[in-house]
Amino acid sequence: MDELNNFFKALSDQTRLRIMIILYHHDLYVCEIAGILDLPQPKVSKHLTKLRDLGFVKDSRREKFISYALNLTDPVMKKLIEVIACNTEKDRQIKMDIERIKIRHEFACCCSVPKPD
Amino acid sequence: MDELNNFFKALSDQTRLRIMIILYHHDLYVCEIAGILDLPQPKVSKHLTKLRDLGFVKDSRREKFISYALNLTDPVMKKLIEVIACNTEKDRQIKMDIERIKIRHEFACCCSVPKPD
DNA sequence: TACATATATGCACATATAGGTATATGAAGA
DNA sequence: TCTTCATATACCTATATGTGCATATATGTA
Repeated sequence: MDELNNFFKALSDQTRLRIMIILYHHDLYVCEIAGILDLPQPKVSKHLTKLRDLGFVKDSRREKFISYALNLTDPVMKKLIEVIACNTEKDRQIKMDIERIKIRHEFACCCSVPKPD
Repeated sequence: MDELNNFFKALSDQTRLRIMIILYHHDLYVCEIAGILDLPQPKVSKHLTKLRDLGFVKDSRREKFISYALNLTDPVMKKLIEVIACNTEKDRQIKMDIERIKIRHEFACCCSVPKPD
């Protein structure tokens, strides 16, 4: 139950919920996440650290950048995220976040992230 | 997003998670909940109040007793609870809670709850 | 080496939250 | 009305959590 509880703790913060949802759709660099969510980098970084410590995301360095991705091994949590991330019609904020993923190079203008494929 | 966030906040506490799961399976009186979870009544009561204030459960009096039931109108949250409550094989505690629902009159021995049908 | 950029961390603060114990409230029955 | 029982609440304490700002770390480049 602890793990399930940690999962809900993770999602009980707006910033982390938004992060988890956009990472469900696409792996992203820290500066892209900060740009998409329009939040200060230290804030995003701290929440990413928390999510990583809890084991729900994983990071990997690519030169200067660090890419984050979902890391859900438990099938129940996978299913939960799927339900959450695929039912976002009602939420403007989340909808916008997801739309911004496609044009993320525009929002990551503060850093020199290479354009996506 | 606020509502979704509140939902996860609600589930981010072990006691509330256990309450939500057993209420998914069956409406219950406060004293039955306290008995099944083996927790002090004020603790259970406080969490029920919180869940009620957030709109995730509703209460109704029946003579001396107050019965609590899930009150999830949002289909996404309904689906989430379903996924959670129906995938509890791995968790001993939750499994036991659910088993105890059937024999709840044994655990609600502190109060004079009428035996279930 | 020196500098720029991307990311992480430390510190200080405010706030929220859970828990225990005692007590209050409210309904039912004698 | 007095008592009993079910439930809720108040008070206190300890702890956790999020945030902003400043700064440290780490990588790449001139």
